[in-house]
Amino acid sequence: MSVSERPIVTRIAPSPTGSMHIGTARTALFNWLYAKHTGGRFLLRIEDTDRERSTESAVQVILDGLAWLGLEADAPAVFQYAQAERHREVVDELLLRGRAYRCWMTVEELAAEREIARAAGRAIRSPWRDQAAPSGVNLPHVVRFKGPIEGETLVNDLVKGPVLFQNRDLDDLVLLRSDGAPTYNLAVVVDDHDMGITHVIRGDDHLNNAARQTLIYQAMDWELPAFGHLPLIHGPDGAKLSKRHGAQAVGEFADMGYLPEAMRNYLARLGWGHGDDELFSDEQAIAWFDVKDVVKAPARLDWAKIAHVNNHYIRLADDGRLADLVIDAMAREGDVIAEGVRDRLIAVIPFVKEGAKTVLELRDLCRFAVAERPIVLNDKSVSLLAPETRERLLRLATRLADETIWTPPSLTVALRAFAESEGVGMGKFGPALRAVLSGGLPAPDLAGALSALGRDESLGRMDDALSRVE
RNA sequence: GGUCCCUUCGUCUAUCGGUUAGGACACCAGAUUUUCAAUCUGGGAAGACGGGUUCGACUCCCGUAGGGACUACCA
Repeated sequence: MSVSERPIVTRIAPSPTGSMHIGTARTALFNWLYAKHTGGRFLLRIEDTDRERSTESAVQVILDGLAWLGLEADAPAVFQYAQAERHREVVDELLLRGRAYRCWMTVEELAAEREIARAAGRAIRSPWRDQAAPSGVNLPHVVRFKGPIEGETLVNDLVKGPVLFQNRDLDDLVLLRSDGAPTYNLAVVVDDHDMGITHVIRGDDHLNNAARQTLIYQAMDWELPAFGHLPLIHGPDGAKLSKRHGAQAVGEFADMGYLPEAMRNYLARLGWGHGDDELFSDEQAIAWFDVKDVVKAPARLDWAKIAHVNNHYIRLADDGRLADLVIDAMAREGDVIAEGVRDRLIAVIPFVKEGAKTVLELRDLCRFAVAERPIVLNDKSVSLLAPETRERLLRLATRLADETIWTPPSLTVALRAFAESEGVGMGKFGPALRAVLSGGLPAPDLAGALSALGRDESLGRMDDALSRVE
């Protein structure tokens, strides 16, 4: 079966570096969406051929990141390092076919050649390309691919369109290092072929590699996968996304209180669009997504927009789930989570979630409700309690104690009725009521705050602040 | 330096030869008001530049400028 007839298989192939870049996350998302869209499979391969950098915990970071994003692979991860034998086999085959050669250039010779080549504006060449082995068989050497020096290579990119390369510009890349370890460009080709990948969808930074990799496929007489190179994600200032732009690892987004479904939606809109649709479900994204529609230009991360999208999903999220996330955030800061906090959170979250752009903000908006009696009033709150106002709040407390229904609408009515009976506007006691209820912390509108706190807690807080003799 | 990619409001995008160039976020103004928000109404805001092709270009071609990637015995 040819690639176009086989069921589609995509993959994400991150290298374990200790964190998972947000760009990797988006690449994973696009591969996942495309696989789902076509009813194909989405695979994961850990590119751990660099033994120096790869650690078990770095691998775990990737697994955790993907799991958090909800982009789990359809099969267990393939570890590239474990395929090293297979990679060497392919190199032997290439050697046999005369499509690779051993190169004994020293580091110094290579550096000199690099300089000459750069000055001449051409790719570096090895003198061993067409030379017999030197005497003394055990000299250290690498194995290079023997690329054609004439002709051209076409990469028919799914997002960029046809991209033509002159073979003379492509250097003879190293396949096997002098210690016998396979290199990236060889390993990807072999692994993608062995894993049956039909669509290689990855970052823009690999577009140039695609030409060289194409040559390897051809040398092995393997069928070429389709390539799709996604433009990179840049920081808000247009420069390559880096630490100074704030978060760049998916774990950081999680800690900052972004919801995974919000990240999927936002990331999908970064470099891809479907008409005027902005907020959509996974099902819709899967139904609509196609690599062909990916935008060619790099996109910038926009914190304000992520916040907006996140707020949308916070509004939609289940209150119990949000309460747990808030508790996690509090615990991370070392707060002791008292008995009953989860219940209080669930009571207050419906009243504050609309204003929260992140779980961290939601946590701050919940603080007033979680505070233990007697709550401490900040200076500004204290200054709101003039004697006359205290008298009025006392009368209000009595009035509220008689309320049989404790819901926002009924409380609103009660508050208005009280203002009327006092012959004043809400401004005469509203701020003060808020002060004794929240101590000065942000809180929802009064009826909401009273309702969220509940009758006993509300009346108790009023009593705490008003019965105090001064 | 060489090779390759990219270029519509501040940002993400729609448009796929004929539109008052649309939407979203952000921004500004107003309304509301019991803090902060939220909400409602209204508003400003774009085809990098220069040449072509065409009856007609944001849309096609060439060039310039700017941005980016690659140019490793990293991935």
